[in-house]
Amino acid sequence: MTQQERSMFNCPVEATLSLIGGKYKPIILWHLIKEPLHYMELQRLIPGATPKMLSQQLRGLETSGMISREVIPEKPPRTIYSLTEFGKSIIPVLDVMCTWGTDYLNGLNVKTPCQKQERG
Amino acid sequence: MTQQERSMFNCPVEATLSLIGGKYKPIILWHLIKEPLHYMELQRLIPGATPKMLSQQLRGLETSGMISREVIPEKPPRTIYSLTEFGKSIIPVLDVMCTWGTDYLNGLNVKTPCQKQERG
DNA sequence: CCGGATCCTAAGTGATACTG
DNA sequence: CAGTATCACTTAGGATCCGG
Repeated sequence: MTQQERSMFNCPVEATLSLIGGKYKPIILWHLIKEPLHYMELQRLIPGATPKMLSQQLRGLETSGMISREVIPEKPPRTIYSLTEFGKSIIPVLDVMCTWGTDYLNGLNVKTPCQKQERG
Repeated sequence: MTQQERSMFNCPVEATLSLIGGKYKPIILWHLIKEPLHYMELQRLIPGATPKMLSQQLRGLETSGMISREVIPEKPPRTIYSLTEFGKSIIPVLDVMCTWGTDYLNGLNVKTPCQKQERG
């Protein structure tokens, strides 16, 4: 069983990475810190992600309990994503990784769409 | 060119993940925090990694400047790996990730070979 | 002892088109 | 609007053998 192997982490760091290691997971969580967002809003905020990838990553985050998904039954239907309490608990981790990554990228003189200051 | 795309991070967090995201990279760094180690010692500390994987991950860490590699010209030859200053700079990041991951795994009642207390 | 070379599988990712 | 289906591609990761 592959699930067994996924539980065989060498260290807790790997467990953390298994939850936020996806291609767009950090940036999704990052955007949701400030406020809950609709699928379309996330799509607009993360242009590089195709609908499939966005859904996939959102589904993964939902499965791991980091975000919640609420469907608003209206026309047209909309879905809103927000951080759970568990999801909020990982903010400090993202924060530290973002700070370190920013310093690292500054050293390389590289910019990214989402920088630290966006958190406010 | 793929290298271009790899520089197109959505956020600094991804940049951080690109350096420590490998399968055995966190655990390698973790072990090197306390002291420089020989290849064989790392091999013993990380039984799950095959020689190829260990070399591969070490090479990756060396390329990104996080560890340094020194060959001791003796019979039999030995190689010693140690953290660079740059590598040491990421310790706090690993520390936070480890702490969070430990709490997470405790909630799941799961253990890993390398826990927080091993850092001393 | 250290690790490169080769081959292979599985997972992650991407593009496009399509549906409720 | 909010996804799903399908196919193709890339990469990470693993097994095994071989060389310095």
